[in-house]
Amino acid sequence: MGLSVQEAPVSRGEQKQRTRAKLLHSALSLMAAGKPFGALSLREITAHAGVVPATFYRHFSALDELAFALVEESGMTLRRLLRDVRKTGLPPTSMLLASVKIYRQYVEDHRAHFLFVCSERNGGSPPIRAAVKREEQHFSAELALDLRQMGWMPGLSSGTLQMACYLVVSTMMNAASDILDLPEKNPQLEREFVERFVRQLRLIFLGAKAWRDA
Amino acid sequence: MGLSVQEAPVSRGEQKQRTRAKLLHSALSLMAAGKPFGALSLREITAHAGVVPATFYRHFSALDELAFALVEESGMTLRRLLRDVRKTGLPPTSMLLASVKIYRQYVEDHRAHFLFVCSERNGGSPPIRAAVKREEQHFSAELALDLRQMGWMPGLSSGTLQMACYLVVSTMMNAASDILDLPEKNPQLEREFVERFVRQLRLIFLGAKAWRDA
DNA sequence: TGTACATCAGTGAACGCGCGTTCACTGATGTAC
DNA sequence: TGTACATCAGTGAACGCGCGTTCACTGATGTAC
Repeated sequence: MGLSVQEAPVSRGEQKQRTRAKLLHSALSLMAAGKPFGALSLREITAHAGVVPATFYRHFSALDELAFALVEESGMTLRRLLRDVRKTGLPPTSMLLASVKIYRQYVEDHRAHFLFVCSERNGGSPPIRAAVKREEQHFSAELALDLRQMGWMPGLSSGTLQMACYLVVSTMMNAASDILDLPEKNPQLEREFVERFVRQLRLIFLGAKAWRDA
Repeated sequence: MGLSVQEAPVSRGEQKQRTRAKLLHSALSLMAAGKPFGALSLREITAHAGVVPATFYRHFSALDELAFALVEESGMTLRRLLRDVRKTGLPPTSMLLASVKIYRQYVEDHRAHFLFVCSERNGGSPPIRAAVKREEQHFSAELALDLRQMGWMPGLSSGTLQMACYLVVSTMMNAASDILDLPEKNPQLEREFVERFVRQLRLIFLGAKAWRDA
């Protein structure tokens, strides 16, 4: 009829991908409500996605498989962060503060992914935890490569640089966790946490500058 | 009969405390087997403790209450660590390495408590996570006090000292988590992780030495 | 010391419920001719 | 373009199971006299 909206034609593949995305998104939503991933049930996730429980098996063989998919999604989010910071081409002097501001915005824009990573990296079941830590190592190594290419502290050995980057990444994760735990709409408290984060990174960078390899 | 062992008389209070301890210990054991706390069931815990499910309610009103008891136990373990390090009265020069060695031994001797703290501090349900973070803050503040009393870096403002201690504590927790995840009986890998931990702390201390408050 | 009663940690059975998983099915999308 | 058949994402009902919680109970420990 004239008033009916023209529906975009949807291929079977597209439709399947949409349902899969709904399942992933449902798990993240439920976690955002305070449930650890390990406490989510298949039925909860499918109900929230608006499909019948059996549908789950068209996409994943078990809950762990869904978790691995979320690890991958989250890893992509993290790598995009690096790329975004990289392409701003910041001058070294103001790099730290600006990076932290971008990072804070990123954490807020991708709350669900950061929440997932922060909570599973130590709190998940062993295989999930391992997958998250692997992603974290990649991120850390990529950061080290970036800093090296920017000519940052050329005197540091690559082993030391990697160690420092691992420390930076751990600090980033802790900061993300703290920021995510902040009560909403408390800019004062948020500023304090961000300020502490900046100071922690500054301390680390000062340490790196003073470092002398044996 | 002559062969029967003389049983120590056990008061009702003592017996109750023993059962309570068995419940706490069961939860830790099950976590050591790879289950996150959030995935444990009341029935699992009571079965492992060798009591009937209903007994649980003589000691805790819900699983969360048991978790809070574990947070307290773990907090006491952490504070005992500080006391032990403090009373060795180390000279500042060798303090760092020696402290790390004590710490590693501590983590190994109290695997279950560290596993619990590491996994719940970001991965638990919100109230449990909050309780663990509170314990961590206390620990961090106590560490700052200790360092101040030892006359360590008297030039740092107390705000900066607290910030640095928080960073140290986060790094300790991450190190504990990494050490706990190591495959058993791999001294080579373990040495590498401990070495990285020492270097991270050295970097932080170098940064603190170079720090100038604004 | 002995007796009668009170306390209460732990028992065992029962309940209704949500869980993960299975299965034959339906009906829209895709393909062959 | 039209027709007949194949594919397969999503359905809905069913299953047996372990879950948290309740309840009246038992029997050893504790207390009063």
